[in-house]
Amino acid sequence: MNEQLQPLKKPTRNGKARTGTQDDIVYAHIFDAILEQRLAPGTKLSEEALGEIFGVSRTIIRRALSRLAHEGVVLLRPNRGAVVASPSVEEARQIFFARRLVERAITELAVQHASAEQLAELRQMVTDEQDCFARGDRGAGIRLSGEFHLKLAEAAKNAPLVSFQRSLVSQTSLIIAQYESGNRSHCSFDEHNELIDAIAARDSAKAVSLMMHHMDHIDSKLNLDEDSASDDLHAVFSHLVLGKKKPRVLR
Amino acid sequence: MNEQLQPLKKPTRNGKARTGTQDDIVYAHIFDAILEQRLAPGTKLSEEALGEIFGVSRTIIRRALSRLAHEGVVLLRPNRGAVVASPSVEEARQIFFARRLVERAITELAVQHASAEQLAELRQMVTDEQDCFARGDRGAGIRLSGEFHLKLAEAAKNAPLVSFQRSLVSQTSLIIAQYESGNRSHCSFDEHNELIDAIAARDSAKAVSLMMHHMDHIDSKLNLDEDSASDDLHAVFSHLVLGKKKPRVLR
DNA sequence: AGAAGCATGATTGTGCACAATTAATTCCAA
DNA sequence: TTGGAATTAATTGTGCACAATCATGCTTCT
Repeated sequence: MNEQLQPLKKPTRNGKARTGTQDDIVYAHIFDAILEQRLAPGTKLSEEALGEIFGVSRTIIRRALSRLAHEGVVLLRPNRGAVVASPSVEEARQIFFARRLVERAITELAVQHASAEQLAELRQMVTDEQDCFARGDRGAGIRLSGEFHLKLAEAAKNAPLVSFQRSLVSQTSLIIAQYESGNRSHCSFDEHNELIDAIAARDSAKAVSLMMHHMDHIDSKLNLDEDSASDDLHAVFSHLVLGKKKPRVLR
Repeated sequence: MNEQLQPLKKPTRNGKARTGTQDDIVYAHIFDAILEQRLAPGTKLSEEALGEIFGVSRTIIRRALSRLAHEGVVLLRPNRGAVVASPSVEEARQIFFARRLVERAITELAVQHASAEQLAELRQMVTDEQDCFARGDRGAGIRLSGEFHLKLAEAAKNAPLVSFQRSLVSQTSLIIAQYESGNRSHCSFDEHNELIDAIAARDSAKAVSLMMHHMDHIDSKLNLDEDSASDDLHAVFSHLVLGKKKPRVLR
């Protein structure tokens, strides 16, 4: 026990330090751990254990988990604790539908409102992402790929959409972690770069088209087509005929 | 002190009782109070005072406020307490933009997925809303009008969109409460009824068209054109020249 | 008189202890 | 041996007390 050597180190995240309250630090740590797949879907998140790890009381942990639950990356079961969310195929479909909707709007807005500085930041993020995949840090790559889309949302200058996009991107990362088929190259960097070019050229139609194709590529890499390797026991045992008992819906 | 006579009465909301945990009860009470304008924008929400009113400890109040802050109806200032949110004109514009986007998608999905039962519930809500306005309960009318749109989102069968819509509807109600111009009839019931008809007829184009016109009507009733009676002190005192001191940004 | 600094009061942030609920184990009976 | 029920252990839910922070009003100095 007492595993923390330094009282609390905030995630540096490429130098961009975060706000200092304890809640946010714990939140960011767990958030990153989930998105980088250091915490697998379904993992139980014990309040006491997390409290010892981070050196804070359960109060802080509880608030962080509450925030994560609001964003959909953590499932908070009353009286039964928190687990890392494991979206079902149907949930994944709904998330992707919402995401196409939001990404289309964000792209159009970004074409109108993105500043030169923001475009430069976006380009930097693409190279960072590229570096991560190049040196084999797949988890950080997935996370940075998501942060690219979040940064784009900020360039759209619409606070509610940014908030929604944050939730959608987080859950998308979870889905990618859970359902990716064998082949790698999750977000092709070229697609991100082309997208920035179109936005910088203020070519709305082209930018939206690129974004939609980008979305197509993302979920074409997943095998959501029916019941892939899901945690749904019905899918796993669907070839069996168990008997007279009416199948019970789990989860 | 000790104002609560019964330990905790959950908001009945037309018989549809809610889940029983204390958090949700307090949350729902404050939520309704804000949406019904019993709590004006800018009102300070003291944790201790609310705790005494509801007969629970600050822990519960704090969690409820945290949820409300996530939805954007409460502003949580670190070390300075919570206040009822008072959206600026710019924030209102962003919310309305996002809402048009979501309502369009929801309408299309509802045309595809709404069940007969759900349509019946929607019709019931319209009559309830009508009754509220008829008997002069304007606050409850605004709230029910919002719940109609939320119910429609549920008929669309897309969980992320429902969650986002909940946040948008709440904030829209706040905006209506804050920026409505003199004339009444906030959501014309006929528009809601026509919308249900189009959805029941599975006429997607007509339903979307009606919904967009409905959105137009809602914010045409507001005077967001420039800095109406906002709480922005800069707007209020913008005609004054105070002196040599550089104006400081408030809020 | 005006402004800066200090002190005080009030309010929020955090940790801890106890209560309540749930899951697992064990024991008993058929 | 198996099914069920009661006990037990572990984990979460809640309230409370103390610490930290911020706002306000007062004093004091220029």
